[in-house]
Amino acid sequence: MTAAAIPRYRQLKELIIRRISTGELRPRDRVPSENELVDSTGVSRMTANRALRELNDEGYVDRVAGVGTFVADFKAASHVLEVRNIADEISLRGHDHSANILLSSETPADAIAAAALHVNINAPLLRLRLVHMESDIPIQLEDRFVLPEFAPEFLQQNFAGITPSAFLSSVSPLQEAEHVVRAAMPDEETRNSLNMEDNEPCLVVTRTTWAHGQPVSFARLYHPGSRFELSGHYAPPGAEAASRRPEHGARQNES
Amino acid sequence: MTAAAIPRYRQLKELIIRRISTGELRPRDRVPSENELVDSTGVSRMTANRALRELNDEGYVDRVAGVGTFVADFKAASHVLEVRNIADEISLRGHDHSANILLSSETPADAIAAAALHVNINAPLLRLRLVHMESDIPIQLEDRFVLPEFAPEFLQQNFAGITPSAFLSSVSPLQEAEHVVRAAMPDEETRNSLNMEDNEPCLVVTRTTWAHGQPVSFARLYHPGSRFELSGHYAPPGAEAASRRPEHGARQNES
DNA sequence: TAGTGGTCTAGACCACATA
DNA sequence: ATGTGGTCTAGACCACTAT
Repeated sequence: MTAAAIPRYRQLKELIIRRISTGELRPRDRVPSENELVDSTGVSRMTANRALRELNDEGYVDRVAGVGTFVADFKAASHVLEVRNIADEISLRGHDHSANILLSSETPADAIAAAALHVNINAPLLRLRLVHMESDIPIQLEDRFVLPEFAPEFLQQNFAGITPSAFLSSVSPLQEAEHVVRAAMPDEETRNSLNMEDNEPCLVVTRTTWAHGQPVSFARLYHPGSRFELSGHYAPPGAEAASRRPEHGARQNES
Repeated sequence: MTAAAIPRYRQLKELIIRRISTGELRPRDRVPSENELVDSTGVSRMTANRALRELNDEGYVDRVAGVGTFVADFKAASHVLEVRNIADEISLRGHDHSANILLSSETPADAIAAAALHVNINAPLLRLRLVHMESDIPIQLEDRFVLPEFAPEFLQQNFAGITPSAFLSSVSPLQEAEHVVRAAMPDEETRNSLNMEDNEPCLVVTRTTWAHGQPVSFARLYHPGSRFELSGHYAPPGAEAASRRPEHGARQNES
């Protein structure tokens, strides 16, 4: 009521986001309608509408006129986070994903990981190195560091069934991501792991993901230059119509 | 009035966007206030508010409570378009930009450019090759094709003062962009033009830009792997607060 | 003091889906 | 027929900024 506090539409949004992230509302579940929110929380319909409309704009829910509002499913959610799951990308292309774990241990932070995760050098981190295969062809070497406090059970997961990124998302919604893309020659170990030609460069993505306003994971992702590319598409929010191009061949989306 | 038509808040948005793109409203100019829109167009204040609020969310304008609404300046506008101008990036880093033109001519479309621009192979295109220098160090080789109908006077520009991308934006606002990023070894000409080491890979960005719902320009951008990287940051629309990291060293932003 | 954006209300009409 | 989202109105109170 008093305008000094957090606006009511914002409180509504956070309430619903909380219900989603705790799992109380699952993908494709129905979210309370505007009228139900009016009745249950006492706000006016315009306020309920704004909350749900913004959640829709932000990708958390899908609204269908005449039907209802529903929690966005996993694909849409990963779009919101802009952290694509390589297993999903591969299956979108109709191929099989598998993973070879190279290393799984607690290791001291190196200088770069320490800086990215805001911890001291040599602070203990959970480290996982694995190769993602697309129909048995290696496509990504993932070298990941995770803050132990964030996901103590990280290394105990069976990463044949879930990617590290997907597991971390399940622990807590990842709120922010920063990535850097560059081209570099691989060292010999990386080249061998990815079954690359001599003189073939890597597309290297380093990504830091945030949860609870803190960096919780840092990953270096190495991809064979001849078998991998990133693509992104931008259209201004207003212009929905124009050009809908189909997804292309063997590439990983990014945006 | 009749709800079958385009919503009034949307008409208002398009009206203001048109005033901006025609130059009638320039960056930092004051945009009509909510009350002025109420008086001049007859909508209610909530409707005017929604139009201006969405324009703010989309980056077209900046709103300051108690002060007014203003056209976003160039930096924000280029963010909206997600087509960064390398000259601006370089000057943001406090360095000087210059350009060496390698080629400027009308040439027949090759297979890739033809596909990207939706024209036949060998259709006449305006082609420009130039090297962008950051403080006299080559940082990008731009190989660009432009649809003659879109900008017949393209090759007559003086690209010492304006980048090709900026010039094209000035011809007509670019509405959409698609880019693909990959790592590849340069051919010898490219390596020499960019003053690269032997065995140094390129970060290659291919970008197609749309205007009027049509692809109008296609560019291949080659960057030395050792001196260039792309970075992107994502935060969900709601979470403004959390982590504002400073801009890093010698890199080109992308998002 | 007057103007601005930020929010909120309690109604209203509409097109559309579902039952 | 009912419920849904989509939009719109004509007021209102607030905090803030500028004069």
